[in-house]
Amino acid sequence: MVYDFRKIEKKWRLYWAKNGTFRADNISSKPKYYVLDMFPYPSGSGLHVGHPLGYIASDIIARYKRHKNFNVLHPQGYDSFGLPAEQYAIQTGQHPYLTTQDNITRYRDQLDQMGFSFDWKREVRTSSPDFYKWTQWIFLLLFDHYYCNESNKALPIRDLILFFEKEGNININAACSIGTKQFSADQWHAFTQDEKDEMLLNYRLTYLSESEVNWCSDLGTVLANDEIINGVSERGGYPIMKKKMKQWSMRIGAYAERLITDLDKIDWPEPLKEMQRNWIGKSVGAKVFFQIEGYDHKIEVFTTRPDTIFGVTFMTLAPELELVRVITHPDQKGEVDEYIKKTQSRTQRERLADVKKITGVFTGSYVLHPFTGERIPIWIGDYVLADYGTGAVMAVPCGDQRDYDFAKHFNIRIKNIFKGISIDKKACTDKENIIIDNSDFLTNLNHNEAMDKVIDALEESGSGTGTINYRLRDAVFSRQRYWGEPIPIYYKNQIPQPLSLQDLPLKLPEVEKYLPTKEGSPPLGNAQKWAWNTKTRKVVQNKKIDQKTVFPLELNTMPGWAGSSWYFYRYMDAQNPNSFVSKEAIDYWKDVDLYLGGSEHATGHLLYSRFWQKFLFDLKLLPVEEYAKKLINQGMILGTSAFIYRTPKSNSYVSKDLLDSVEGFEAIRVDVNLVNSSDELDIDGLRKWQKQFEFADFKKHSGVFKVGREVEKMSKSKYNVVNPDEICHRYGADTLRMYEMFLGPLEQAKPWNTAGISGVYNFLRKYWRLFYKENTWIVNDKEPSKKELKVLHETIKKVTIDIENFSFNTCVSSFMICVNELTNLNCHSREILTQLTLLLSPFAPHLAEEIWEKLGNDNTLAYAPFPLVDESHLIEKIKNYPISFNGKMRFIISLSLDLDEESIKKAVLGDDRTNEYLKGKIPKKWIIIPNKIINIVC
RNA sequence: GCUCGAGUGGUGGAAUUGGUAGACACGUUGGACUUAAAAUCCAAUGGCCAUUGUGGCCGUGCGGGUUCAAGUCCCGCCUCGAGUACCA
Repeated sequence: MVYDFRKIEKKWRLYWAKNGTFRADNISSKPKYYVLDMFPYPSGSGLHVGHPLGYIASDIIARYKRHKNFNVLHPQGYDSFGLPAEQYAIQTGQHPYLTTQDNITRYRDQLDQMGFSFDWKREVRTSSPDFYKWTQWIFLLLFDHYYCNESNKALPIRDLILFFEKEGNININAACSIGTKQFSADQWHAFTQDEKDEMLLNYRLTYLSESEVNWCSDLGTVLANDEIINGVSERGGYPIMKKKMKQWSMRIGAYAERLITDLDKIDWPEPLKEMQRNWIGKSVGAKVFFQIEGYDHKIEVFTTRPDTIFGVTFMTLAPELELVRVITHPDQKGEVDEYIKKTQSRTQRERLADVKKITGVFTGSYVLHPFTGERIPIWIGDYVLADYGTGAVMAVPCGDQRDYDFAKHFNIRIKNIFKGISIDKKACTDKENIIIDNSDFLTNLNHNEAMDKVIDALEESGSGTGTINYRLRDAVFSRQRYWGEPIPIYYKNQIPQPLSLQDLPLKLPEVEKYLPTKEGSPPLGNAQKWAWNTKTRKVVQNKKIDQKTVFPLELNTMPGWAGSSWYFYRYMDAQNPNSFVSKEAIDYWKDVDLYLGGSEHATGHLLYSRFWQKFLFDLKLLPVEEYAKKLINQGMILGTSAFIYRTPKSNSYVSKDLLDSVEGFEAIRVDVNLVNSSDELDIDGLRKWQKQFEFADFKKHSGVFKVGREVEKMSKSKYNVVNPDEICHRYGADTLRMYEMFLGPLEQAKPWNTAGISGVYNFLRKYWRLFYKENTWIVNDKEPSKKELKVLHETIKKVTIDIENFSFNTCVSSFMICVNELTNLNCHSREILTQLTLLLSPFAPHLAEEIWEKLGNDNTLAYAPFPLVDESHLIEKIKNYPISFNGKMRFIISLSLDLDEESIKKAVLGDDRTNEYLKGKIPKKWIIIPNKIINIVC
């Protein structure tokens, strides 16, 4: 009998589906284990071989944990709102719902094919109203809360109102928007309702504000900072401009400190945590106020170096700042206006590109130094960013290189405040080895002393305070798109008003066109029915707005990260119509034990979801402050693109080995599926593939035409996509699963290379031959020999440790060694093979189930106990050794199963590694530490 | 520029965390079986030298150091990759 993987895999796929083998229960006496994958966006091109890498790894863990008697939650779903489906809709008119539906069907087929043990009863889709109802609900909760810096958590807005009624906002310590005006209790009472609502927006955790946003005109929408790479959009690479727009934002900045400190509580990859820390960008320093000469106004700056305050020789403001227009001296107005105009018209990319070019202009006004009273000129310059700190800096050219360059360029005075340090060539940015000079009461102090003293002095004189600043900016939450969650808000007198839970879900309206309206409103502006009747609490026709009861609804939708910020809780109770997740479900499952996904989400999804988690935790809706205890980043699988080389101005191509003979050749990408594993091109296939090659001329070398190779990201446009369906068809899912694990360490990025797959395939067939010779079942009931047991138990030990450490590539090697050795020993013992099958089942589940059944078991092997190595006799042996430690020599002996005291001594004496130094110095007393391997220290 | 991470055969990668470097697999070469091919099995496979025989020397990006012992630890370089970028 041959290993017929097609038959076997089909059989078990059906069996698992029919019997609901992997359904998880919310009530169980077993300990729980929650293994989560980052859910995919179902794109039109289907899965490629890179996608399943993480799913295979998590599936191995899920199956392993089931063997270890855990109640395992291992769900899957779809992040199904998104740009591509919408752009397809714009081009073809097909509703994004249908596109998404088709893609999901395709994804599901592909996922099923690979034998994942998902509990599909718990599937979620972010674009389903049953799901986004709760996304909208969380939005409303955010709208209804503010962040109290005193108790360090989110509190209801009604508490804030009570506070305002008593004392106004002067003494409140809460997160609020920059520039929020102060008012007293009396003033609060005098406000109209609209004015109150408007004021409250400055405090709500999600708020509407006019702010500078990243506008991408090619995509027709705004983008968040993490959606921009190198000044262009992550999707499509289009230019980004700064633009003022009224937008919803999330006050994630309120949680900055907790997002940093709680990183210490979770077992996530250190590089990823570091990325989050950098992104949040905490810096400690001081706020300083500078009085503007001739105005009743102060400029507030943030600085990390208040100790250098006596070195200030000018101020620089960001050109975007409102204040600039106010304080500009009439004489300078023309120049300033022109400069502002120039900076506004530049895209972010252009601005980044000429970072080195120093530009700026003098405003003609001055501030007064808080300690010396000196007149300090105010400049504007675009090296100062409007949205970091206060958009203004106190320039200390002797202590900051950019200030130094600016001063040199415009010939501004540079004052040296560092003792014995020359600043002729460049600024001194060192903090450790300096003594302050020329600085009044700070003279002769070092950095730390000066910091403390100057902050005290600033606070005493009322011209500043010690403070902490974060780079993290509030996240823009509006998107001018159709295919996203509608924001559950309507407008009364242009003031946003929330819907309530009973009104949800606010379903997406039908539109005729998916483009913005003629007036430039987002696509939802095309909807006929899209206004809110506050009496009936229903969506009604836009057209007949009765000013008293019918109000326009919000036209923006939520960004892609909204649904993905909490989806992992919905899996716990996916079909609950009454709550986002029931109390029972959440009390049982609590949090994610293992989360697997790519590190590209470090500053997006993985930060936003932590923010929402903390918010919902503050509201006591969730039991833990961090949702994922452990996270692993699987590395990307890269494609190996193939190139052919065209001789200039011709339709003639040369084989790669002839490349030296061609000058100025042009490399052209061809489909990797037309190239075999020895890099030889299928020329006939190529002629059929694209018209341009139909009559082309191909110069071979020694009878073959070879292509060039290059490793790149796998993508459709690079023609380097390898589809898992074909691999499954040729070798089977079990081979694919094992091969992807065998390819290298999980976390590492690695190029896909089909060449090695036969090794894994041969292994599975070799394994099969332990059970069958020709057509005969050859398993016997003989007592296993010591040697056979040793091989098995060594493998059990190795594989168990490796699975626990997510080192799956070495697991596969261990299996190969084991099977080779059992083959050499001619072992067909039922006992040995039963255990080996269990060991193998997380990796090659279909094959393992088939063998399990053939071995005479009635039930699925999915829940059978994982084999253990019995080490108790070793521990006994070890106990008999006298224990002591003296000296630093150390020997390591791999303890085989039947090693006795004599053998250990012999091993130490006979070890070649014990060189002359040790001969004759055998320790009198030994300490033996039972570990993976036994260390003998003497 | 800053912050991480990585450099091991022809290739992907092992190495019990300081203890025989190159496991396992691919590829290559030779052999067996076959009319032949495929499949399968066996053997060799880091480099250099020596082979009548045991063998010897070098070798984990480069240069130093610690140690009886270094791919692994320390110092200084080089190269590549990732993230971030006028953050005051």
